[in-house]
Amino acid sequence: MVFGLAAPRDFVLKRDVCSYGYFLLAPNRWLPREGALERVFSASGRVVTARVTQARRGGELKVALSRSVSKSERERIGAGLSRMLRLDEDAAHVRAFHTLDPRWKASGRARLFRSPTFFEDVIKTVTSCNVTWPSTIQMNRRLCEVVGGGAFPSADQLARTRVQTLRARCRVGYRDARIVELSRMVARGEVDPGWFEDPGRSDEEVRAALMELPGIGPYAANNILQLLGRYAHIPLDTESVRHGRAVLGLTGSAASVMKKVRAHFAPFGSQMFRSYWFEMWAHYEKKAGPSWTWETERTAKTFTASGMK
DNA sequence: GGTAGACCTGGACGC
DNA sequence: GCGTCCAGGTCTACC
Repeated sequence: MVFGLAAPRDFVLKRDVCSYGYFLLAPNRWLPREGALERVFSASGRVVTARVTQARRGGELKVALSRSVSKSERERIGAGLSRMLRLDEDAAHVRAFHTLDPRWKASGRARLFRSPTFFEDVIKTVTSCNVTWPSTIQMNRRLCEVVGGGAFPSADQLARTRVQTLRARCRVGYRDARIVELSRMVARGEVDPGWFEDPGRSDEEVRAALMELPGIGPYAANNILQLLGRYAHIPLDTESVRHGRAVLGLTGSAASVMKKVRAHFAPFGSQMFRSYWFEMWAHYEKKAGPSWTWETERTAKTFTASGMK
């Protein structure tokens, strides 16, 4: 079963998929040789794999499903892929970023890969806190295998999962209770993804609400903001400190380097995160080659703050 | 408002 | 093969 998805005229699949680490996390799979993105979805209780390819820049995306699904399921998968690839960020939106930071005009870098749902972005962010990258890869792989049956688990599925199961089988450590509680809040409707996705709300309003969620601190809240398309905050972590020291030549304690990194990127205002991120990404690519050649297992061995020094 | 220490996992290292 | 150390944000208690 094959269907098409219209892409913005500047859209390049390999560049725009391989723009943020989540493209390496289950149930996503980037195939470097084929230049294709594979993603497992759940449809009517069964898994289905979507394979996305693009023949030329700006051309329609071809989505091949591993089995047939209903029209409504196909539309849901299409909407999920559109969110992941930020197809709503058109060429004019990209130009606005490049006007503020022309360094990325030549490469066209602007879109940042994300998940098909707000819920998955939140859980993925929790699995990236206080762990090295290989553990984040493992946690997402096991959440999909153990709870989601191959796909990323829904809020309902995770809400019904025992805390002990998450710890013992998914190896999420002390994040177990936080993940279950978060999932229950979404499953019960206490946390409404639509509220967070509403562009009418201010950054500060959304950030404050995120900080109320279990397992979400300043770093995670700022990261979820960028995943929501709000780029005026930087999730400062040990990577920021490494980048500040190694690339920007900043000195001092970790806390003072973080403050200096924030001040360094402040002139980019509403686009601060993207300027920061693509600068770091360029540094990774300098070390490890173009991101669309990366394979999950290789990044698991090299992508840590200490490993990228 | 700022800070110390606990929370888990997995990899690196020394023996 | 075993023990120890370390990296990595959030949360709570305390000053």
